[in-house]
Amino acid sequence: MRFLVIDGNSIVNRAFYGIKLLTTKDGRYTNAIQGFMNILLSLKNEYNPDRVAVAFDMKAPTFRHKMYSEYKAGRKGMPEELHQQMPVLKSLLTALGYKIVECEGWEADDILGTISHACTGDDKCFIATGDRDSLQLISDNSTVLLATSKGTVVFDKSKLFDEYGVEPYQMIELKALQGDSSDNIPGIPGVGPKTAGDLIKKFGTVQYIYDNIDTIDVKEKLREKLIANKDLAFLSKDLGTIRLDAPICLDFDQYKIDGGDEREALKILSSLEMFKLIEKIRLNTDNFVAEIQESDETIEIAEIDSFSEVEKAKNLYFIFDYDDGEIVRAIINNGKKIFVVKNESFVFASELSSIFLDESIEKTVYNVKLLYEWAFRHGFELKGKINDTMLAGYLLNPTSSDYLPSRLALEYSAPVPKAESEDALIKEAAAMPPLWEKILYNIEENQQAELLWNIEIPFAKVLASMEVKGFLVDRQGIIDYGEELQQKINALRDEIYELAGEEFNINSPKQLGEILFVKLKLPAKKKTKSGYSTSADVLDDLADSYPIVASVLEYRTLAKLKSTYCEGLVKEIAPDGRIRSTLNQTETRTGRISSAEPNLQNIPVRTTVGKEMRKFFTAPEGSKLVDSDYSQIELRVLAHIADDKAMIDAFNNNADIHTITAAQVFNMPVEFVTPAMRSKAKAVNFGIVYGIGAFSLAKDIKVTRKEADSYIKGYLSLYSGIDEYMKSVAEKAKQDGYVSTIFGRRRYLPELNSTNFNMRSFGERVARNMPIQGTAADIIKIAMIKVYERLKAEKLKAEIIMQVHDEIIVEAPDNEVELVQKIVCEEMENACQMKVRLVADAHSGQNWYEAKGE
DNA sequence: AATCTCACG
DNA sequence: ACGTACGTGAGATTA
Repeated sequence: MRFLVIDGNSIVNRAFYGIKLLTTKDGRYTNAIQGFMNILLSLKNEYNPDRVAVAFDMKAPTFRHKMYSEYKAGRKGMPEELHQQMPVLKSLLTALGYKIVECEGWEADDILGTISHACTGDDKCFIATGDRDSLQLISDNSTVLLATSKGTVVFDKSKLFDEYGVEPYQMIELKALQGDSSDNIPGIPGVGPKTAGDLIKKFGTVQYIYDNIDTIDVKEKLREKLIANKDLAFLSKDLGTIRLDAPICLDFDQYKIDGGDEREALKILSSLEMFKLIEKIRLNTDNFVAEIQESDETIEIAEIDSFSEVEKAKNLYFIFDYDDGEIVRAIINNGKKIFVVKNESFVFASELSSIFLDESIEKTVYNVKLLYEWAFRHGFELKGKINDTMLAGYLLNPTSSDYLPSRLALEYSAPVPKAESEDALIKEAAAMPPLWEKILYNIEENQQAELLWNIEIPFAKVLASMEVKGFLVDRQGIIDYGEELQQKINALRDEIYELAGEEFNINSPKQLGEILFVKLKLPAKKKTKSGYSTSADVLDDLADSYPIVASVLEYRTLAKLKSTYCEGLVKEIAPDGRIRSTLNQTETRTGRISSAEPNLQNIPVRTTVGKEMRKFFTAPEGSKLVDSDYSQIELRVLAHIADDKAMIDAFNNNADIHTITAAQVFNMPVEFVTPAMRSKAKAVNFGIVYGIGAFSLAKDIKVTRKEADSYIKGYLSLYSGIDEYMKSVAEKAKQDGYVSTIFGRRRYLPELNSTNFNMRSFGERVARNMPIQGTAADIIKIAMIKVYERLKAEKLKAEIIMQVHDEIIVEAPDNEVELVQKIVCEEMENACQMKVRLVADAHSGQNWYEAKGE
């Protein structure tokens, strides 16, 4: 028999401190659980035990251990972030079929000792711990697997002798003399590892030493110390001794790893968002099959050659297997049977499209954007009611990490029939019908049906058209600009080496910090985990006084332009000269879209050098770019949501909001507002949207905290509706558990119930910000859908090609430019009716730089 | 793979 | 007394 005994407290501590604080998207900590499970699985793999026990301390002291407990009470308690993970870890372990051993009044150590002591004969015991205390438990049957910063060290008798020169039981004797500060074991004052080691190697035990205290051969001084502290030595020995008689179950069959409760384990793991771990466990365990199986029914699977063999139904559910945008396989579930069709026949596309043209069939898919793209490329329409489990899942909870039908089925307890197949996509297809029923119920319950069918699903089509079209760029222009930048970078590099007096890697924050703050002794302001911070806001303050810092900042700017933008973008250009970014619709927690591979939503614009980049984003000959952006959409949304009269009036009178704010906060007529005052007011306006604090505002606009505080106070007394909103929104969110936009998009905020101050504060800021950012995101989506439909209805060739949160970019033939500008502004301004009017400004040009206007 | 820095709204 | 603004994606370095 092979018995793995884990010191739960010790290993979980190692895991917690060894891994940075991870949380789920809704803010529950998971790092200790993650680390613990990884350690457990790798131990299992390596030692292949057939029995496993995980031992934990139980706090309440018994009489027997009173002394010990008093000493241990000196230890620091667990931090809250770890503490909250403990019950989850324990239920996960239980669900996975591992036995947890706890015993009131006994330390985990004692449980390890008792089990290892009970391993006799052919039994092998492996003790996993991070604590060297347990080395005393080593025997012919027991090995200690010691977790250290350098990895696991295997301690058997001979390894122990090599390291300490003593037998396992003598580890206690050592401790009796030298003590152990981490365990609050006193030992004999003035006796350390060296002396203790010598004494024990020579005399064997503490008992022997004191039995012969007058005659043993030691220095007189030491003899005196020993005599004076005899009681301490025996007390220490007692404290350091791990008990072998804890009253725990010693029927080893009880520790066999059983099946546990697979469904419960899956539930816990997926709620912890540990999807990799689910895979890993499936690989590592024979009796654990990560299969969703809540229904006893089995669904039949048929591989067919033609769509004509699909048994039609009112509702069809589709999973598509894409390869580079082309559908290579279609999996269709009609609720009773699953049909699999490979794309091997020339009629595949037309047969599939005819299903989507049939208005009488309701189609449910996963990720409709990809299907729209496929339809665009093949020139087909999608008609009839379309549902998307991914988009619906995102609306129900936008903080999830994925929206696969199988995972959603778990989250919403949909009874999924068993599909006799190893194919992951077939399993996804099997989950869809029961899942959709649950989703539909929840969407209606949450009043999100309009959001789903009138916004997200039509919007997916707009995104698909944008992705297919792409953004034309001037490849050669970018390459030439890159070379120009490189020249300047080289010159700056040499200059920096000169000023530093040596060559180093300027791109390495570590080396740069070393040069600036150690070698050149510049005043360091901020530190990061691993050294000095060299971020721009630190360097900015030093740039005026130190030329090297100014050069570093410029170097950084240019290096970023060159690597991220020149090199990064050139890699992404398709043969037709266009860049096709992926526009993610389910990525952000607020409802915005995100752009990736490449990200076209962060092309430089704020600096003169950076802006140059936009000259390479172009319209083809005979066309122009039309760029229209909302003016102050977030503040307008805020004015509406908070129903703040002063701000609503300001906007409806077409006032410059920052100037008005400055005039009122600084208490003077608009004409006397200086640019400096306006810019401070602007920072306050921004800060308000983000959930502001005086400290951060002060840092941002470089005024004292007190001053910043008075700006905020003045602001909130001026805009009392906003003050009211900011105060009430977090409170309401705490009651409801979520915040929402005016269109019903939600974000759940479990953080609001956190006992951790920082976490809770974060939740409150999010509660204040998400309805604003999210509503603005909803509005531009509506505007884009309307623009898209209108361009189509008016038979224009112009197409939307990009969106940057409050800005829409359209590529339009020259003769359509004027009309398109008008259409885009109109649709943006009329996207929805609020108490505040929306304003959009459009410009056009041959490239993005020109089209931005200004 | 994690960390730091920086580009955008 | 806390630790310090919301939402993203990407490149370079380091471990």
